[in-house]
Amino acid sequence: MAATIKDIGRVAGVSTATVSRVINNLGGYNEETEKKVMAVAKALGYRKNESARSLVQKSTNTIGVIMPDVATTFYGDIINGLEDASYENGYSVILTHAGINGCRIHESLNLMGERRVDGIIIVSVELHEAEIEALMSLDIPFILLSTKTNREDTPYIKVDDFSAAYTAVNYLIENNHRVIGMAGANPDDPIAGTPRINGYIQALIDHEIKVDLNLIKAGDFSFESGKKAMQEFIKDQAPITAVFCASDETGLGIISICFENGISVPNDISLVGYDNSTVSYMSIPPLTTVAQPFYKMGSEGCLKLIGSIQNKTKIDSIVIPHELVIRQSVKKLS
Amino acid sequence: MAATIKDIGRVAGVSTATVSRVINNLGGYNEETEKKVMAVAKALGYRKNESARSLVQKSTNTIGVIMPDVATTFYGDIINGLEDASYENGYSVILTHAGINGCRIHESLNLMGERRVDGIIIVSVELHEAEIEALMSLDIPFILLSTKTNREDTPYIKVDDFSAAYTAVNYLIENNHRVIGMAGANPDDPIAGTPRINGYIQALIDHEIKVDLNLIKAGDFSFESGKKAMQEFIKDQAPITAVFCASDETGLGIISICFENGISVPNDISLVGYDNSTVSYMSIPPLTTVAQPFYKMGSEGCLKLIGSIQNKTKIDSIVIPHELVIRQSVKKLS
DNA sequence: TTGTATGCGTTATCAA
DNA sequence: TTGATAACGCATACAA
Repeated sequence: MAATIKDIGRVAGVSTATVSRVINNLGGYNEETEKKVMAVAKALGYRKNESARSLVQKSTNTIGVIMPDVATTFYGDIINGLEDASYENGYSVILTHAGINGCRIHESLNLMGERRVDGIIIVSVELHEAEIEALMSLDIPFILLSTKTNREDTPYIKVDDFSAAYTAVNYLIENNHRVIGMAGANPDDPIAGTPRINGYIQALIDHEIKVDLNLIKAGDFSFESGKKAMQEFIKDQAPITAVFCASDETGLGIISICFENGISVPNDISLVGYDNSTVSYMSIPPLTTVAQPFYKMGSEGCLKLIGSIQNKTKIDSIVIPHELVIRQSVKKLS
Repeated sequence: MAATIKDIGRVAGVSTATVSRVINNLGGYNEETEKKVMAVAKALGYRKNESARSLVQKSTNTIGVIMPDVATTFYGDIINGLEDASYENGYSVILTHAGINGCRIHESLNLMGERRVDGIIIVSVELHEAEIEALMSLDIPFILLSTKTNREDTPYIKVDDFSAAYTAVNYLIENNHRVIGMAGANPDDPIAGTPRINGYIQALIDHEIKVDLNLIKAGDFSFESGKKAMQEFIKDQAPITAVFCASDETGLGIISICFENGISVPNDISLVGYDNSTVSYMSIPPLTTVAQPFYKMGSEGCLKLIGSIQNKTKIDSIVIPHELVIRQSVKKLS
């Protein structure tokens, strides 16, 4: 039932070409016809049909976003950032989950292809070779956010997890901590797991502190991981004075167990978290943590992608700086 | 460069009509041609063009979601739920922010109209008359999630905030609390503010407890609101034994100030939160709180919408049950 | 400044 | 079982 430019043309007594020109204000018509066309368009409640426009222009003004199943709760600010940036540039965002462990990623990519999105953003999903091939074969500009691959030709924006972890542990060492545990990282996760563990280890090595593998408690970045890690530390009677946590939630888990056992943070044990998530400033004490600029990652990534779409340029990967947000969970040892 | 059904037809030596039939497996062709067509399609790397399909079918298999600027961080699970449900039913999700205070909502609605989405989901945005009109005039099925209007013809799914608040306060009363404060609700928010305040008041009245307006500390559901409220309670020397918090974050704010002042939760003061957000179980003590089934709201709402799209039926509003999640922030008084 | 005509990639109707 | 062909709503090259 919706009115088309044909309808407008008929009523206004002009051709569809003229209507199209006016609607898109391309100029080249006198004021009178413009007014008439606009008036009729309004009267008829005209709304342009993006599908038709996309078909002829071969561009959908749409950006496809693929994110892991937990992204909205966890990386929400990335979504916010990229949605804002795309909105401001006249792009719409179409969103799909990659499913648990990326099991839906092929379907997602396929969908993006059929929808002819102008660009693709992949958030925090680990891509294997087959998936990279599928992505590249779409021949659509793309960028990875908070993840990367081992190939050179897949542009990304992310924090350097290794050096962020290094910074965090280094800060603990600067505060004279010498027996430092690590908790919550998943050693099977090549994106967020091993680099953080390695950063932790490297910081110790660089300060000639012996690395004790018993002090590394693996996990899955969760609150529960933190609880479990701390319980083990206690059981082990580990002589730690500080723990580097692979996520803020893990840090909160540790705090929780400490509280139960009358261990004071930071007096008895110091903590550095990772993410600067909303929970980090609500804990007791507020958590010193590594900040990843999620919102900026989203907006910047989106902007880069749009630039690449419009200028057909290649996107350079960038390592976005992390920041140590100092709150009150680390005590300076004398 | 992408191959079209025409290309396939040419190469395979059949008409576009046949190609289309095979691609959509509509039947009515012999196995041989099917094989040939499929082979050529694969060889050419054919991907169907959704824009073209949408144009002729007058349906985009797309659901538009409009959410407030904080939705992804706060109502993330709603997004998860509706994305899952739409995916399973072959719909894509297109996402936009309504902007701060819904300032972008008209543009968002316009966008949904131009994109010819098959249905619209509006999450937690307060709609005024003009916006309702704009929404209705699109003539696209829609549903509101975690919000409602004062009109009958705008279907929604939400928790009954009044009765949820009532439940929370009632629980405190059952535990023999008699001087109960309230914190964090915005009295200007007709969706999440006043109903919770009114539920609080009603629960008191029903138990013949005097309502003291000084015990109601307004706010904006934030952590800061909680801190401020508690600071005021302390300054007022309010004889409260419990506080009903309009959000979990507000509850955490209160805990934080209590801790600073050596006030024990729940020994000195009991707390009930609202939302059952991830922070609620990470606090010390874990927060007793009112749970809103966000994921289910998203999936259920999406399902209802899809049903309405496909069967052209009207959607019934439903009040989804809330639940009191009992943890450890309430002490039973003797 | 305006109009005519064509094509974008599909689906769908009709006829063969 | 297949093919020709007309839409779908729009943008645009070309002509007037």
